[in-house]
Amino acid sequence: MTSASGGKEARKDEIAELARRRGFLWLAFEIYGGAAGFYDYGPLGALLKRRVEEAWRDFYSREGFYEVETTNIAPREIFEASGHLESFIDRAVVCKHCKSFFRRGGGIDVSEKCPECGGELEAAGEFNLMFQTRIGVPKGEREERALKKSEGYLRPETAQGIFLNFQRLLRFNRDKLPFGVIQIGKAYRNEISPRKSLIRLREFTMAEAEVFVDPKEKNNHPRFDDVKDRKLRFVPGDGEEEEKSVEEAVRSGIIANEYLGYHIAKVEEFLDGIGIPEDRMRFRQHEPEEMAHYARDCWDAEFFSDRYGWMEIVGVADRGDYDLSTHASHSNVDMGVHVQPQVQGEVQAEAGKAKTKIIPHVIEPSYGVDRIIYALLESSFYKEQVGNEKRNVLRFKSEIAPIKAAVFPLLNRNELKIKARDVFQKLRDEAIFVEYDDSGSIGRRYRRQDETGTPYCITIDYETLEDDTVTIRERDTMEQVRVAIAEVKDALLK
RNA sequence: GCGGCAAUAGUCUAGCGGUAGGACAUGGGCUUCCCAAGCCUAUAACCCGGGUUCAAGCCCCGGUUGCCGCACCA
Repeated sequence: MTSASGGKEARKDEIAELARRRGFLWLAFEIYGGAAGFYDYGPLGALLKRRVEEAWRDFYSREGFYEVETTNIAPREIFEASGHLESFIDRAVVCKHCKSFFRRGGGIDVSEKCPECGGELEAAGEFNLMFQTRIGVPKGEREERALKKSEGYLRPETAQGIFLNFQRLLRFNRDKLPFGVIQIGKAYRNEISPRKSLIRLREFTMAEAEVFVDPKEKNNHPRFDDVKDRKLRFVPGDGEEEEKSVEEAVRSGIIANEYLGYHIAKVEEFLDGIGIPEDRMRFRQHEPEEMAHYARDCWDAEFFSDRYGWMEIVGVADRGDYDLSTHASHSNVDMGVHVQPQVQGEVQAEAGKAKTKIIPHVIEPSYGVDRIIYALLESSFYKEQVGNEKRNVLRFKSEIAPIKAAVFPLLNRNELKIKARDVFQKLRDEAIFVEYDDSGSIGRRYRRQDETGTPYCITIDYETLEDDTVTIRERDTMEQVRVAIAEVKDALLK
């Protein structure tokens, strides 16, 4: 009865079409012709995204990490310090004649001739990928300095806001390491050619955790034992894909330290928890030249898309002390932390023992929320044959489904409708997100909910009027159980 | 950014230089005791801007968006 979806082409079109039609995802500015790289979330998309973000918050709250919310716009000097002004830039040249592309910095400049055909070169797409804006009205407009001082940029990652507040956050954590801080928010990158629906956006949502740790303690994560035996698929920068336990990966040096290993394992746990299939997930290490300017090591959690192949949905980077050190030197603020000397993880608390001062290292899991939404849509979508009819179904986990349940009167008759409305309102009052529908046949209503991923449908029939029981129909199996109205809530949340 | 292809109701699509048609979906009604059934009915479209022409959804030019390839993805 149940079969996997059709061919790849059919599948991708149907997902985009379903997402549009059912109100998950719409091209932004559509009535004015749209703009590449910008999408709006419709009602169901916004709900789905909210559920994922809430699951993420809960997940990292359990790690003891507090959430902050920092600004989207920052003055120029922040990005001078962070290195984004200098490094977050695309420098390519193209030959006017033969259209060959060359990366600049690889020894090729516009003043030279094309190595392929000797034609004239021109700069192509040479600009910083950050959106520039102006903060306030520059005084003395003519003065270059005033103009430069008023330059601002939209953040290309949420992380900087956390680094800028490091001293405050350290104090908040009573001067102790390690600690983690999380943030969910928009980031902006003026991509040259955004494509692939939610995969490359110009405005997107990131969920990032910055974990600050004493560099000497990176191989001493207090809860490493919780994750050490988990087997993950790793693709090391210089090797073949292999399945290994997290502990093996760290001990054999594939993963540089326990902190990185622990957070890679946590990423897998989160993605698995929201329903990304394990067999479509792997962890791939960046090649040295692929690494961002701030990273000393980086592992991507990749999702296998039928449409696009392997694609990054989360990056876990070891940023070392890059960010705190660079902000320390640019701002002249001390980012050092006094730590007790430790022996094998035990604090030596003897009085008088001199503390040492270190710059913490940062381990950063950085989630692309929109890409995760895409991965969920694609991996949850199934086309099935039921009797002579087809059905589209989004098999979201119940916890992240936009709508929890729908309530139907079996027939379009007053006495059933009244009762169904009662049950519907009762569930709403219990803060469960439910829908009511009495249009068309019962089968049609089931199909509608299947396509929006609603895990449960509650149907009121004549038996309900006699004994206050209803049927609950489960989305994936299409099977029904009869449950007393008083127990519906628990049944939905089980 | 470059090149190729494409763009018609919510969705999928038909269309000849001369009245824009269908299917599904959606709203209303009938029917229906559990999976897109049936009947009646209603709403609803030529991406944007120029040009050619008596007349353009159709031909030409430019733009936008999408798909594919190249490049890019710190």
